[in-house]
Amino acid sequence: MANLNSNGCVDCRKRSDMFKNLNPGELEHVDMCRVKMHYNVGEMIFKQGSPCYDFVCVTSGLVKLYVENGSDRRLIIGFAKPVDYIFVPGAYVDKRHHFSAMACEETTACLVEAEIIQGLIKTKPDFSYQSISKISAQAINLFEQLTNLTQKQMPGRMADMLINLSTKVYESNPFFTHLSRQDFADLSGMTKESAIRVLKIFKDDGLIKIEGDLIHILDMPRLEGISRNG
Amino acid sequence: MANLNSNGCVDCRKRSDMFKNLNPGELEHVDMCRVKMHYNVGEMIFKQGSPCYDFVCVTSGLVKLYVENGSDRRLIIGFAKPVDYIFVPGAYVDKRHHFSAMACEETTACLVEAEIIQGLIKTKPDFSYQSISKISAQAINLFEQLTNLTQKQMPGRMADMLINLSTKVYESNPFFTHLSRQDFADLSGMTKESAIRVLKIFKDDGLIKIEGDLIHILDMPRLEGISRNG
DNA sequence: CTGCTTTGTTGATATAAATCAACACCGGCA
DNA sequence: TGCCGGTGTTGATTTATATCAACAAAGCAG
Repeated sequence: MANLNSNGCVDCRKRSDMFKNLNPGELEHVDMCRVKMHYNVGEMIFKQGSPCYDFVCVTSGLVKLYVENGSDRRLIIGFAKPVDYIFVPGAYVDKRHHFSAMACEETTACLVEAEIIQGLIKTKPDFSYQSISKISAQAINLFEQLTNLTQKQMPGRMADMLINLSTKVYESNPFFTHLSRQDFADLSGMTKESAIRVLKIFKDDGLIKIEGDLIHILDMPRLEGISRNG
Repeated sequence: MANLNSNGCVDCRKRSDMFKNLNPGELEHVDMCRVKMHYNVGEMIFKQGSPCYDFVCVTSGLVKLYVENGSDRRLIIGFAKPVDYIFVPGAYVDKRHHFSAMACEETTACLVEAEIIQGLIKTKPDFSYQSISKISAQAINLFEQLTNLTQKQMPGRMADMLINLSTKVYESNPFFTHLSRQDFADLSGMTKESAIRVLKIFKDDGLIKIEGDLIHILDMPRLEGISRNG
């Protein structure tokens, strides 16, 4: 991994699109305030409610982003994968994290001081326009999640979740995943038991096939139908 | 109303904070591409799925923002009131609206060509930083709505909704509202019948008092407790 | 290897919430 | 005036989903 960015941000082959219009001087500035981190599976990158000092750019692995209630329930609102820069809205509001980030696979990430990024937004119009575009796309995703989770029942929510995993997160079918049944439940707003039951129905109906960590979507059109019709 | 901005944006007393750091020349540019509109109760300002050409700044009245499924259910994701500039994330992604906006009271609004606003974002770092701050606050609201709607049951959702109406939307207690029971239901993710039942329980328990369009919150601490504990 | 913890699975039961149905109330309108 | 469509209200019933309980399977530590 080290050789991929041995010369820092300037030559980093895993650089996020976000930084493509910065000049070498600006990149070096980012580079100087950058810390490279490694996280094991299950390790927390930041926790909801904690102060935010750094912005996180995922360079390898997979990170789940989730909100938690006071109670024991969680809701996964998205994933960050290489090369995603995790947008932290709290940085612009109250300097607190409003969701938690945890590594679901072995993950490496670069941390950059929030001040640096915010400085770029204030001075580089191009950079800030790109930021707004990214945030906008995330907001649209949140709208979709809201309708999905509140206006569909379990099979619809699960179908939608599986389609998203295959097309957006892992971008393959079949796909390998280390997500637990609890994660599946936290993604589709139900209990672990219910998630297992719905998956079983899908398996029995020939919609999907599960072989350990490998999930095949066998009948995408029908799964899309279930997602649409709730 | 007309006298409030007879000289256009430059002297408009209802001007959004967003525009406070623009110089007169820039304001005049905005002014030239501005259309003043009036909407009656129930009239749609824009509809989910339609192309977006203009940005909307509400100068009087109240606007509800909601997402709709293919089915007949809606979910109100927020309100815009004077002087709110409605952020349209689709403008930065696919030039489509991803939620609908409808007047819940007699409403006036200024429409400004999206290009003009996007031009400002590209040229005025200050303006774009403010935009990002606003969008961030909205995103945080969406997170709260997500946990609220998916991890609480009906009394908790309704309590949260009432507190929000009183503290954020109408900013008074008691507050007058022209929202229907269906709107209450669409705000708290339940059916109209369920909304009525929960409100009745709250009334019987002495938490609130409803006199026509006037709603009193009588026991805020207890309502907050219900909101927290689901 | 053995015990132990975590994760996955299944069935029985309880309960939250939607649906269905009926009707009261009100405002506009013929 | 009386009809009529929308809104509000209530009760009975059904259904979706959580909860509870028991156990199997898999990883891990001693």
